[in-house]
Amino acid sequence: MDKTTKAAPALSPENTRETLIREALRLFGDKGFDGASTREIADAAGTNVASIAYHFGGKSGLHRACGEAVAKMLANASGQTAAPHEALPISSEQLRLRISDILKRMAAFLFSSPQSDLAVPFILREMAHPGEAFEAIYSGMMEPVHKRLCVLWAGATGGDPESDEVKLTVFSMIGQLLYFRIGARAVSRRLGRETFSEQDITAIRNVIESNISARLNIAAKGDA
Amino acid sequence: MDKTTKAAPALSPENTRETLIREALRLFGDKGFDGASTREIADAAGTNVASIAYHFGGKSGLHRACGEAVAKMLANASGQTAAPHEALPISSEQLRLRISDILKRMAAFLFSSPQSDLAVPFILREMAHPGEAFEAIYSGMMEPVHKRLCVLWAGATGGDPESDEVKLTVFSMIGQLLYFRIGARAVSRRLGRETFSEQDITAIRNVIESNISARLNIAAKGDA
DNA sequence: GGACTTTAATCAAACGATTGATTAATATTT
DNA sequence: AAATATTAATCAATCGTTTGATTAAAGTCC
Repeated sequence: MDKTTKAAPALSPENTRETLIREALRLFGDKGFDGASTREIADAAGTNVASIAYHFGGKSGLHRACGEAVAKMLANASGQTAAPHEALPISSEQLRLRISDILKRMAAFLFSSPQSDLAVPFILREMAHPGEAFEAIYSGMMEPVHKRLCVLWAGATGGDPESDEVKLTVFSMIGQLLYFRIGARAVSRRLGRETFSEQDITAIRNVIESNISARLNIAAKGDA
Repeated sequence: MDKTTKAAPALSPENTRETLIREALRLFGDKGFDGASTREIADAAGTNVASIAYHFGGKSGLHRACGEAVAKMLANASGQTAAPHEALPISSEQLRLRISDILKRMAAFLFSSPQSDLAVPFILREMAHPGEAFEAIYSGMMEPVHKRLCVLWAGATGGDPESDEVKLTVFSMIGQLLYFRIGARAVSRRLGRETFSEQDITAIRNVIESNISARLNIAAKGDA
């Protein structure tokens, strides 16, 4: 509370940019664009208000930079999962494993990555007001991952990867995972905890895994 | 843009309150608490800024009233689904129908009710900052519905209604439904549409229905 | 290599605009 | 007339932005 002196002991000149982005990401995600003031951000970053205008042209420029930073985080997180031109595994069992693997990595990012604590609240705010940031996040991350899952899912069930049914089914699988993050407060409270424990996260993964398996059995049974 | 005269032609005196709440709900949901100014809200409601202080004591009082209004909307929507002391149906098939019925009603509210256009964005903003509004929404609506679904689910699968596994599984079913609303922009865009059509909503319901059926088959098979 | 200039970066201070809140006066209803 | 409701006008505070000064490092010239 009572910081009479500078927060940061000594800031390397080049680090002012990233420190501003990091703190802005946190405060934008926490309070929204209007709720976070430039002075508050600058204080948190241990610098002067004018630095925002100097480095980013203004508050909106800083917000844009935050969007790009988030897009980069997600690209890194999803880049690990996306082998560019992989050959489709033949067996349904292999396809199922690939699908589970992708969702497992998403869960790892969502629940165990410190980056996601900055990225997720920010993205949620952006979803309400789709602007440049949402655009970058959607076309750079969401759509590619979803498309890839559709191919795998259709391969396992025999449907058309670009059919509405496959698209929606894949969304329902991603959606339940994302909801555990979005609605984490409601979920953890219902479980009687303050936050998720490691066991909780494992339990969540198992539930989703079971849902996927159950659905793939039905889908494969119905189609093949 | 250029309203030289009053926006509303003539406002019935008693309606100032509800009009303020309705417009505040819309603007709070759209821009957040800080983003929506009292003057903007008052203009949208066709009244004076001071009316907010007069009727609600201030901006935060208006926000509180919005939370209560949302809680009331949700209570109405869920009240239809909650027969107070229903006897548990015996057969698993009946239980499954009850579960599907509840989720179907939730979907109807989320996608077809004009109220949800006001309520959902507002709630989403509240989820980020759990305050009084979140408290009322959670304990008044979310928890009772979830608890009831847990009883039904456990009845159909033979598990413990208050076990973590059942709780999380029910959350996963609710979550996929909610995500279709929360992430509607991403979903509809992936489908190549501006907004959901009636057919889309039906398709979403079918997907969730299939997920539930698939999971209940597995769960019943594994437990019974 | 020493003296001067340029550039990048940060700062305190101040700008006009807008914020939520308040006031006193007016209008409306009972 | 009294109570309720709405208004225009004003308040201090805070907003994002801009300014001019200051510092230190990099570049330039003789």
